[in-house]
This record gives sequence, C-alpha cells and structure tokens, in this order.
Amino acid sequence: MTAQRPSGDGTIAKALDVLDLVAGMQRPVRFAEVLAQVSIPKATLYRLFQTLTAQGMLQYDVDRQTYAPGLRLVRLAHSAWRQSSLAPIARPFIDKLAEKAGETIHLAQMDNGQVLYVDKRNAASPIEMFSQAGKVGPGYCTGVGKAMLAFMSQEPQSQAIARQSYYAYTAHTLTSSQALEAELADIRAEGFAYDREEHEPGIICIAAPILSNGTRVMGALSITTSVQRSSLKELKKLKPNLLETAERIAEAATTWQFPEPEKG
Amino acid sequence: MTAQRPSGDGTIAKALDVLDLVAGMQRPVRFAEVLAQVSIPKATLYRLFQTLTAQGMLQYDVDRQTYAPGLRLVRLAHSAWRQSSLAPIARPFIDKLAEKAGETIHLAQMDNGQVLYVDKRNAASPIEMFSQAGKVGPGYCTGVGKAMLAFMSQEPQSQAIARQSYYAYTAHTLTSSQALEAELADIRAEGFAYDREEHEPGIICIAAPILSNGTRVMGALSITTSVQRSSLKELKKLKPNLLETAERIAEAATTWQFPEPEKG
DNA sequence: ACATTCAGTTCCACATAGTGAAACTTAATT
DNA sequence: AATTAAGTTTCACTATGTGGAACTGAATGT
Repeated sequence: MTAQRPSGDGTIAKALDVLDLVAGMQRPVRFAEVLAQVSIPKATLYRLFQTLTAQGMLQYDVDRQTYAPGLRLVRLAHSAWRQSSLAPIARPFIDKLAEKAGETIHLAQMDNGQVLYVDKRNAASPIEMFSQAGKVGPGYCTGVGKAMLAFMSQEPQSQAIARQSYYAYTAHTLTSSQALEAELADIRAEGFAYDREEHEPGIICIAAPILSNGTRVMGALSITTSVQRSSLKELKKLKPNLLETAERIAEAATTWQFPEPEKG
Repeated sequence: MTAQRPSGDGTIAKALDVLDLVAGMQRPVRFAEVLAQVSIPKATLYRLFQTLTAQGMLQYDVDRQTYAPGLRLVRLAHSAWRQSSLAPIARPFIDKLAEKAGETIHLAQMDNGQVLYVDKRNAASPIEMFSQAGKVGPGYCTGVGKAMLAFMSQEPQSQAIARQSYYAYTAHTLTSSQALEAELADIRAEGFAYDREEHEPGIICIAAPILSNGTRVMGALSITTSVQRSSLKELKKLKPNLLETAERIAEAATTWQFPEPEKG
C-alpha cells in the first residue's frame, strides 16, 4: 500500500515519492497525515513540502492547511501526453473505431506495473478530459492490463506480476499470480484479452496489445461495454476491428517522428 | 527565453527546471541540446537526466537518443487537475454556458504569469483532450490572461506584467507594459475583458475573471469565436451569461470541499 | 483561567548526497 | 588513420540536505 517505485536514494526520488503519495490520496492532505505515512523525519518532510510548494508541484491551501498536487504538473503533463503517449498518434484510429463499434474505447499504457489510461473515447456521451486521461487502474484485472502484461518481456513482466494486489474487485477477479499467469498464456496464444467483469460488475471488454514490430508492448486498446448492453460473444465480433486498429496504431507509432529541430 | 521560476537553489528546483525546459521544447530532445541551454556542468546535467529518467519523469528513446517528459507526469497531473484546478467544479456551469452560447468556452488559471488552460468546451466539434488542458498561453494578449491580470493583487500583478514578452502576435497585440496597464484599468472598471484579435488574427473573445469573495482571482472564463462567425458586438450580448457563470463558479469553488478523510 | 496535547515551525551540528573539472570511451566524420 | 563531437565515468570536495531536539501557538480538556 505504500512504496511505489524502486526509489530509495536521492533527494529527487524522495521528493517525487512524496508527490506521488499526495497525489495518491486523491484529496488535499495535511502535513501530519503524510508524515504518518512515510519514514522521513518531520523536519526533512517539512522542507520537502516547502520546496515542492515553492516550485508549484504542490499547492497549499492556507485556510484548510492542506496540500494538493499543483498546477505546474498539469502544464508538464500536457507536454508528456503529447510527446510520450500514444494518444496523439492513435487519435484518428480511435475515433474511427469508436464510430464503428459504437462503444467506449480506452487507450492505455503501462506505468510501473499499473495501467495508465491515456485516452478514452465514448461513442455515446462525448468529452472526458483529464478526468479520464491520467487515470490509473490495476493491471491484473482489466482488459488492457492483461493484454499488456501478456506481451511484456520476461523481466519487467514478472516484476509487474509480482506487484499486483490481487484484490477481488468482483467474483470474477483473478486473485492469484498463478491464475493470472495461466490467463496470460491464453492471451498470448489468442492475441487478445477479455475482461469478464473482473474489475467492475457488469462491465466487460475485449482488449488488444499495441506491439511495435509485433513484439515490444507499447500500450493496449480496448472496447468496453456492459452486460446489459451487450455480451462477450457480441463483443468478440469486433475483434477484427480491434486488432486491426491496434496494428495500425503500432505502425503509425513506429513511423511517427517529430519534426526535426531547425538549426539556430 | 530561458529562466522560468525564481528557482536558483536546491537540487529539486534544478531538476524541475530541467524538466520544464525539456517540456518546453515541445519535442524529444538530445542531451547536448539541453546542455547548451543551461549553465549546469555536463556531469551534473547527465546525472539529473539519469535520475529523472529512472523516476519516470523523463522518457528516454534509445533509438533516437532523445528525452521527452515521461508518463508519470500524466498520472500526477490527473490528480492535480482534479484537486487543484477549477475544472471539475466548473464543469457543469461551463457545459451549460457552452450550450447557451454555442461557442467555444475556455477555463484558465494563472501559472507563473502565464495562462494555463484547464478546460475547454467546444460547442461545435466536441472532444479535445489533454491537447487542450495543460496548454499555456501568454497573459498579456489573451482574454483570460488580461481578465486575470486586471484583478490580481498589487505584488504578483506587477511581477506578472514585468514578465510578459510583449511579442506582437498580430497587428492588434498590446506590445508594451504601459499599453497593457491602461487596458487592465479599463478591464477593472468594466469587470470583463476583450480579446480583439490580439493573439490570433480573426479570433476574438470576451473573458471574465473568476473571483473568490469578489476579490481574489481564481481563474478566468472566456467565450471565443472568430470574426467570420461573429463580432465583438455580437459577442458582448453574451456578457451577462458569461459574468453570471463566472460568479456561479466562484461561488461553487469557495463552497466546494473534499469529503472529509475517514478515520483509520 | 490554567494545563495539556498535538500540529507545525525553527535551529544547528553533522555527513550524506550532489557537484563539476577532467579524463575516458564510443560513434560518427573527414 | 586522424579528428571531432557526444556521451559516460571518475573522484576529491563541499554545498546541500539531514534529522534530533527544542520551540511556538492554537485547540481541547479540566
């Protein structure tokens, strides 16, 4: 529930861990709350907060005496999203897929064993901002998560598998690394993944990995629906569309290149 | 063109400055490029890059040998946007205004003298993701920028005014702090601001500040259109709607409170 | 009104952690 | 093969961050 990155050494790592912690609490937090969560002496933590606040990475609410992640992050993330995520490249393909499928599309990438959603297209009710991009989810019980895990290379894969919480969100959640590994083998064989109400009751999806050169995992793409609206069987009909879109995105991503810097 | 925050001391500040720089270049950059821009010795910069990359704040492209802002930022920004921006609170009001106005709505906040867009609603073509939130713009020649500057308190205001670049984007851009200050006086008197094609040719807008308790600037709201579609005169008719929405948002924001932390 | 507690802040001797000049390796260029 | 430029490693130095402890001040209890 605590430690996130390898981290450990370095002032910067420490500062970022604290940032992560604050962000992870999902609401403004008091100094003491954080202090209780970490094994950093009071004075040190205090100075860290000061620095981060001065830097705009944290925002201090004088009235409530709470800290929350600062707006500077939003600005930085804008660049990150544009430059390092698949979202800008994938956009046109996703739009097309969303239209054809008439269901919600998710685009996700791996971040530290977790699923990081970088884009979402909802055929029915459009527009979801940062509220969706940047969201994180579990790797072991989401379609995109499993699709990515299945195709990761040995080393990071086993790390990621070990890191999962295996919390039983629903009756269908895979709750052990053994169960997950078996499932991942299937996914590798089939080339795509199901989410059989494993994360949220009633919510199902099919997901495909986005593989550069057919090997390295860059992300995953999913079509989501509910058991009320549809069924796994029905959903599977979209498999060709999903796989094709995933491939197209992979292709576009490997080709993609930022405009060369002009001299001067 | 270089220095951004007060910064100066502290390893963390240095690291974040570098991050800002990389993000600011808007494309993946090579080590040497950055080295040329900063007054940090090679070895030090090198270690900074290593640390930031290890932390997921930067992403290294092995093939191209370039660095870009990392996905960890996207995750962090998600929290920042939800907790520290006006966007989640303002959303319903903006939706309503967008519908009524039939034009594009921007929600912005101040970040370090610059305008940071935190939300955008486009009546015509929906959906714009991170591509819009997190975007920055100049303070002195945008509607939202001027609206915020006009109502800032003495000290930060003069700082912000001093920091503007006064680059002439168009023939209508205010290109001196004097001209800007005169304009700001008008805006204070009127309670809202125009953008008379000052940032982009053909693009006009009206903007209102969002003031907590009628004084402290929290952000600004604008209705944008083009001279082809409409006119300043036409736009002004929406002034009451704009002002009312801004007030409503301010009200909601001051009332707003995160659910209290549960014990345990 | 006084005592108690707890959150937040400041202090300062100490040493860890970051620094940066220089040397080195590697890859690209002539 | 010689030359340049980009990236990486080394190492002595000390600036920077550390953390125990003492202080302040507000809030709660007696």
